Amino acid sequence: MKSSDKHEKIIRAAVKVFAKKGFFSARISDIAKAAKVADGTIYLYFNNKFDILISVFDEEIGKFIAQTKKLVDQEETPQKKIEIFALKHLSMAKENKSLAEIIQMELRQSHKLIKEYRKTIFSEYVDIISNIIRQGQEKGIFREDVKPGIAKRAFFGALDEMTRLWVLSPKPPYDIEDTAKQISNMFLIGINSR
Amino acid sequence: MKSSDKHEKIIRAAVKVFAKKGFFSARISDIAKAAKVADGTIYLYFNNKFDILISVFDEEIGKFIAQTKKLVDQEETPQKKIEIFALKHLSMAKENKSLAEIIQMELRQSHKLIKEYRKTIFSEYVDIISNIIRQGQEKGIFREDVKPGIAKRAFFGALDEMTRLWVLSPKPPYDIEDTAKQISNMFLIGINSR
DNA sequence: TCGCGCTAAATGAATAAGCATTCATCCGGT
DNA sequence: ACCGGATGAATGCTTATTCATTTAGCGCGA
Repeated sequence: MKSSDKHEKIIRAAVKVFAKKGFFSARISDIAKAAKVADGTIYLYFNNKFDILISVFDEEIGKFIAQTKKLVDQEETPQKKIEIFALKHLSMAKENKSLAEIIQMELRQSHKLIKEYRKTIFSEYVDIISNIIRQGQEKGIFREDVKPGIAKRAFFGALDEMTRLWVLSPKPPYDIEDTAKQISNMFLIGINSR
Repeated sequence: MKSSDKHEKIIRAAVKVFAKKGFFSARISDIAKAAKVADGTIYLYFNNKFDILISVFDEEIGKFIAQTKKLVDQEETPQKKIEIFALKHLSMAKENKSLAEIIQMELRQSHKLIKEYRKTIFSEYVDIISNIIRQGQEKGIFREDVKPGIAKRAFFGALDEMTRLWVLSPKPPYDIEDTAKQISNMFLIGINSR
């Protein structure tokens, strides 16, 4: 059995277990069982329980942010960029529910280390939005009196809240495309310069 | 010492300790020390650790929602109602940072009971918004194609995200009134019917 | 006014259970 | 035969909860 296999297997098992039980209630033995390895094996690949959580964030969220940036860059107008951002955000939550659940729940713990981590990773993501807004303002498309620092959070918060709804419900109550469009529309009209 | 005193004292101590350490890392002995009572005394007033958390939610959040409803009812126009809602939401977070922190962090755990509780309590709060939106639509002030169920979450999410920023930072980086106005403005323009 | 039970409230040391982590041992491939 | 990876039972620490004991307030009789 190649070692890279195990690392991957454990991460994947951890995502499921953390999503289901939450970080604190999750047992190392649960993760081991889900990954079909011995409890001790986990400590060959991770330093401790916390390290597993951080690895989940690093590896999985990192990928997602990179993908989002790339997609946004491919669009021409700020409006389109905003729309694609919303769509990508909501699609991700739908397609990767366990991960979305962990981001929703575990990344918001009061734990010192998580707090620091969250600041960094959320900033990077949310700044994609403020950059779009600034571009739009330079082109005269968005109002000048809108503060990108507030607007980025309003938009992200709106999407994040929709995600929370899905994470808590058994079934998505709204259509992804439709919701993405509604929210980005509302936002775009709200910051439009005309 | 009257017993009602102790209940209150323990709740207040718990708010502080939970905010600082998080529910799982908080020790009963921490709360006892902060409340200046013996560990065992806590069990005269609460069934278990979890019960303390639930009591914090019930007693503190309940008050807040009632206040918000009252304030909103006093306003005449849907626009003013939206504005006052935003202001009240953000003010509360600023004035009661520990409680805001607990709502932000602990009310979003993966724990079964908390999940259920959250659904109920968030719904009650967020439905204040959708009611305002429906009123506005009936009066022709807000666009008909806006879905109250989505819009309420977008607006709440925006406010919630601003709160998260404050909870994570040592100092409020923006002025409360200004932020409330920016966000409600953006939202009101976004759903305006003209 | 004093002191003597009586009761409810408070205490905190002891208990007992839970669980992350370790490590002596065991493969399986070369 | 050797060795790096894998195992999982044993360890030891952490902490919620309990409960035998103490304390404080109060009424009442002398």
